[in-house]
Parts: sequence; structure tokens; C-alpha cells
Amino acid sequence: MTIADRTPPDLARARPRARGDKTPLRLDAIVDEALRIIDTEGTDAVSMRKVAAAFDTGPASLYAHVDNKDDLLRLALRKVLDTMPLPAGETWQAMFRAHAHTIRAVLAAHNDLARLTFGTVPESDQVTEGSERLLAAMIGGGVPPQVAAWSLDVISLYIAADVHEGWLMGRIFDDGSGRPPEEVGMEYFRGFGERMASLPKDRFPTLTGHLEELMGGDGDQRFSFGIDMFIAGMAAQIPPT
Amino acid sequence: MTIADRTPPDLARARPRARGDKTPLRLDAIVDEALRIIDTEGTDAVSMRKVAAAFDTGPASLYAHVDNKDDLLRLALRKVLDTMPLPAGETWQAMFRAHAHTIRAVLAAHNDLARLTFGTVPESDQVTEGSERLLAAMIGGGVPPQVAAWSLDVISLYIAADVHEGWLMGRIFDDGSGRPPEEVGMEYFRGFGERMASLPKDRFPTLTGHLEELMGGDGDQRFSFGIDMFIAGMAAQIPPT
DNA sequence: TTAGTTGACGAACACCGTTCTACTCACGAA
DNA sequence: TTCGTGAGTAGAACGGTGTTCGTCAACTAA
Repeated sequence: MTIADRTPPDLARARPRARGDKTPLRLDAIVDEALRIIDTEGTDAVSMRKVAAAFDTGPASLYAHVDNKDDLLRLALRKVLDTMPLPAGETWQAMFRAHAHTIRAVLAAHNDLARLTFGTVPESDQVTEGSERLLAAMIGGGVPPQVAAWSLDVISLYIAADVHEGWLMGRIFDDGSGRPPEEVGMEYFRGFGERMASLPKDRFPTLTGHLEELMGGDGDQRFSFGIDMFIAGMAAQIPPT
Repeated sequence: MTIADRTPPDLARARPRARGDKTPLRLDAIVDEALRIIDTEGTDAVSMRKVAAAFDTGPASLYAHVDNKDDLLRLALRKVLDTMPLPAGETWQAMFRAHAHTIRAVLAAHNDLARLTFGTVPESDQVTEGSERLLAAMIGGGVPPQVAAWSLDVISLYIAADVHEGWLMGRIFDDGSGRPPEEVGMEYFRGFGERMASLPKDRFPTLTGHLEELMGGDGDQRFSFGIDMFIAGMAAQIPPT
């Protein structure tokens, strides 16, 4: 996900047409349905047939409104990005940190939607506005412009990856067995911890000697850690006054 | 991609069975074929039918050797991870930086294989060995153990994401039109630059005032930047002696 | 040698994205 | 107001997907 592009002004592309006693199809309703499926079942569960079924029609009807499935997913992503709060904070560090957490929360609220940001330029005025504010704060705070500029891309990539991986890990815990996710999760990590503990101590003395550090921390803590390391690294690039 | 698990000792699970005058199926050959398809067409191009076709049989025949397609992909990933060079360097920083670049290069040599690492624990003795060396170097160099431990996960995630995004961007440039990728790429970035330059200067003064920084740098430079920021951030956690 | 196990494999299932074609509605021009 | 046309709706079909089921026969162990 790199620097935002402008949001095109008009989301409608096809005019709704009567459908007997059914509600005419509208692009925004189609996008909403795609997003609803993402929110309940994840991005892979979105199929043109499933979206169309929600409108009691077949997949072919959607192609008057979207180019293809990727187009539909792109529009779903855009809808979410347009809800992104703007960055705020007293210092560039506080702003950067808070905004990173905000982006993560917004994306994470939509299962693995975040993966749609990989390799794309988000089409959202809101995100562009956020980038402007963040960039201004960093540069105003003394961060070299090149560092500040590249940080926008790098941190966006990191956030999207973190959300995506968090979602995947969550699916491991929701294994469909009907058992509570907490139970599945504890079992998973117990098994993993046992495998780590069973590493040969003579071959892997550092790993086995720091199991607590390696195994400790939840996803939020690890994410915060990564963001804080990055911020500290950027701060170290500020020339002395 | 988190800390490595031990590589199970034996890759074969089914005994090859005669097939008339055809070569009996073997798991390692199946995995090799999957990897070959990844290397030529990317991970999505791997289908059980396509893999099976290489052995002049149908997809059902593969299921004696792998549980399912995900299993096959997991084994392909493992094969690549087992080729990962071990970290080396005079300082923990040099080692960390070099190894990050090495991991990136190994993964990037296989199109979007990197995405298979998201949300998984890699089953590779080689990767475990590498983690041991890197962790020892960092802790030996004064990095707090908790920082060092979490850095392994965070940086692996960042690398995989960078490789994956790099691949996606590469696909944009290989648009199937037969035009040289360099030409397609230049056109893409020219278009993007024009859109950035067309942002309203009064609304986005910082973005428009730093187009050169925002647009500059290739994927390698941006990756290096991210790694170096992270290393600098970690170094800032080392207590004064 | 015999019996049991299981690898190989064809058929089929349920699903997928998309295109093609026909019908008909809605809009714009006269 | 009327008529022509473009395009939204939608069924059928194409070419594809992962996987299961059932059958045959190769292989191994006793």
C-alpha cells in the first residue's frame, strides 16, 4: 500500500434497472454485500455467485456494475479506507504511533481485507489526507524528508502484513471443531512451546535459554514493538540541532 | 513466519507404486513440480491438476502423497527454506542486515512463495539454526533479550511482505501485452507521478512539496531503509555501558 | 502363497470467474 | 408522445478449481 491516489468522485457506474418486484441492483449495495461477506467469512469467501445470491440473481448481473471480482474487492477496500480517521498527536512520534495503531484497528475490523492493500495504491482521499498530515508532522519534527517519505510506504506494508498474519493465526484457533478459540489457541501455543523446549540445548543454547522472551507477548505487543523500533530508528536519523 | 520448528526427518509418506511404463510417483518429485510452477508462474498457478499433468496422471493420484494442496505448498516452502544460508557478520547489526537481505533474496527467487510464510511456523532446521545464530549475536551485542526475541518475528514478517508486494508490483509491469516490463513500469510510475503532481497544492502542500522523495527509490532501497530503521531502533534500546 | 493394505486413477461432486446471448426497460431525441 | 437504441438483467455455458469416492491392482507381511 503506497501513497494514496485521489478518490474518483462517483462510485456509481451503471444505472439501476427494474427487476420485477426485486430491488434494482446498485453498485453501492453490491460493494456492501461483498464487505459483509468479508466481515463474516473473510476475503476468500467472496464469490460473485455468493454476492449475487444476496440479490436473488446470478453472477452475470454484477458485471454491469463492476469489471470483475478484483474490481469489486478494490471497491470494498476503498470503502473501508474512506473511514480511516485522520492522524493526531502532540509530537510526530505520538502521531505516528497512534495512527499506526488506528490503521491496524480499522483494517483488522474487516478480517483479512488488509491483504488487498498489498501492491496497490489506495484510492482514498481520506488516506491521502492522513498521509499529508503525518508527513508534515514528521518533517516538521526534524525527520529528514527522505526518511519521512519512505516511512509511509514501509509502515503501511508492515501494518497490512501484521493484520493479515493476525487474521491467519486467528483462523488456526477457529478450527471449526466447535471448541472455544481460546482453548484451541492455548493448545496450539502449548504444543509450539513444547516443540521449542524440545530443541537440543547444546545446538540451540540461545533459543532454548530465552524461551520466555520468544514465546511471550501477544499480537498487540509485538505490533507495538515493531512500530516503536521503527519510530526509534527514524528518530535516530534526526540531525543534532 | 515465526521461530522455526524442527524439520521432520522424513519427507516420504507413501511408497511409490508401479504405473505401467510410467515413472512411479514420489513426493519429492511432486514437490519439485509444484516449486517449478511457482518459479515460472507464481503460487496461484499451482493446481493439483497441473501438477498431476506433469506426471501424466490426474489430481486424485497426488492425495496418496499429500493431504491437500496446502500441504503441498507447505512442503514446497520448506524445501526453499532449507536452502537458506546461515547468518554471518562482524557485528550484530551487520549480521542482521545481511541476513535480512539474504532471506529476501532467497524468497524473491521464487516469485510469491513468500506469502506462504504468513501465519506459519516454518519447519526448517536451517531456519532454526539461523535464528539461533542471529539471536546469539544480538544478545551478545547488548540488545535486550526481549527486543532480540521479538525482532526475529517482526523482521521475518516485514521481509515476507516486502517480497510479496515486490512480486505483485512486478506483475503489474508484466501485463501480458508483450511490451517490455521496463516500458510498462515507466508508464505506470509516470502515471502515478502525474496523479501525485495533480494533487491540489493548497490541500496537500507537504505531499506535493516532496514528490521527489515520495517517488524516489526502488524496491531494494526501500527495503534497505526499512531494515536500517529497524536496526537503528533496536540499537537505541541497548543500555549505556 | 495368501490376505490385507494402500497407491494409482477415473468419475463425479460442488464450487469458481467470466462470457455469451436474449429479453426488455429506461432514457433521450425527434 | 413516440420510437429507437443502449445497456441492465439474467440464464446457460465455458473452462477452470480442490477434493472425495469407489475400484483395481501392486506391494508387503505373515
